[in-house]
Amino acid sequence: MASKLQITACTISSHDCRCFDKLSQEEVKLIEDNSVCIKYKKREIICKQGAFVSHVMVVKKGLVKVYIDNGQNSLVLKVIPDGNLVGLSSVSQGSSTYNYSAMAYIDTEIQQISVNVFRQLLSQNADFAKEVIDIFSANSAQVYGRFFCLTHKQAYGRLADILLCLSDRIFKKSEFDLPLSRQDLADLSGMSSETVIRMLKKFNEEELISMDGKSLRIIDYEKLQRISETG
Amino acid sequence: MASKLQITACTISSHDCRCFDKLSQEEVKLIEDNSVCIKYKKREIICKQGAFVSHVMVVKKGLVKVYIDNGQNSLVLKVIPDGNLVGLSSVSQGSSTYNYSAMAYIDTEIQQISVNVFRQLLSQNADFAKEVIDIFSANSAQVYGRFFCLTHKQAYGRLADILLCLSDRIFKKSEFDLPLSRQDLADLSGMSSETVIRMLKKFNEEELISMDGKSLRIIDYEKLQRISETG
DNA sequence: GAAAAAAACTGACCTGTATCAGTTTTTTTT
DNA sequence: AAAAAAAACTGATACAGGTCAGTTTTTTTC
Repeated sequence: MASKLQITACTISSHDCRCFDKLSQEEVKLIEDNSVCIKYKKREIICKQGAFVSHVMVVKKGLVKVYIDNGQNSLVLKVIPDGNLVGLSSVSQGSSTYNYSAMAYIDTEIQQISVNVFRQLLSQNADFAKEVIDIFSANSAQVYGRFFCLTHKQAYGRLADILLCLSDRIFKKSEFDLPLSRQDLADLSGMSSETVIRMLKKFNEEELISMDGKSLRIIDYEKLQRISETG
Repeated sequence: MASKLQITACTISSHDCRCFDKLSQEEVKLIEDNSVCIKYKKREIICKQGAFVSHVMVVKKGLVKVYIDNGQNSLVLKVIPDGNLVGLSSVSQGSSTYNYSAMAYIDTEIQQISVNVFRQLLSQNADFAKEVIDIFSANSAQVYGRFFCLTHKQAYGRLADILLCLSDRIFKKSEFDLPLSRQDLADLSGMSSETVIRMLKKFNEEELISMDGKSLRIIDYEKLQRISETG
């Protein structure tokens, strides 16, 4: 039997974007001819909630956050590492504007693919479309889990989730330099930056992590996981 | 210019499911030959989180909630009225088990379509696949908005959202009999049933709604909307 | 239609986390 | 390298909403 379902506030999908593998050489060429690559600096905005949709984007290099805000508060929906898509929901006929914004956490390269070309490929290549559906599906599952955590876990659990997520899925080691500010962590885990600071300090004191400015090391992986589970 | 984006905790997608319109007669027949219709009583479980996926389901009649839970808490992801799909995310090759449960709020008829047939249609009919992508996309937008509200609005705003949503999108009139218990409303708006009760009472006292047992009438639509907006 | 179970409601209490108003440290700019 | 701006941190305070422990009402069961 499979182990118990683990729900975490982690933002990173573990799904790889394989849709482009399903394209013919011609179709790959069509995309290449109708896309450009752009470099964004840290903190630059890649697309803006409410703006007209023009492109589906591939994160070629870097790290991007996708978020919604209402002018006062901001909610990070997901964090996109390189190799994955941003703005996929805009391929839908129904939506002519982005329903979220995207921002570069670090220096990032983005390939912009014309949304019309993308739509054309969906219409003509069912395997491609099916793979895109898989991406949507994996993405939903991811966001649902995150949704559950942010509404039902307590702050310590949410913060533990994010730290484990960064370690497991982004940096893939236990020691790393945080490219995120305390405010970024706060947005990710749905709390105030003051609370993040206090809780990180507590984790540090209790030697679950060791922290010095931007550098961070996970010491007690299992205890963090327990905190994540118990809320 | 379009008006300001309104984000509500409303759970009902306004997107109509049009994907079956894209099928040929043969394909429609294929579905009919490979599906059954089942009746569920109020409160019966339609599919269970963690169970193996076997079908994509269409709500032919009734009202269904889709939710995740971890044994202690439950989060309603969406409410599905008749004409819409449940379990769509299971068409993805990646997921062999449902990542959520579904339950009938009221007596409900469900058409079960074999997931293999559904997958086959996705592969052979790109227009169908494209329409399914539209559904995914509308669905994401819906859940994102709900996610934002449940994490950033205060309880009064969330409850106001749900009441307006029920009135606007489900019953389509200002007076109706609630098929949902206080606990159901609590799960929908992400709070405890005690808090729902207290807040409904307050709304009643301030004559925003009038309430008598299960029957409910929206009196001051605009004020509720203001409460929804200001949190 | 009486008994049992479930849902609705009430009041008292408590706690997790936001908010505010600072100070200190780090980063950026010039 | 000094000045300015931003980020990190700290402590005090407040309160929204959860929890608990009931009572009352409604619904279900036999």
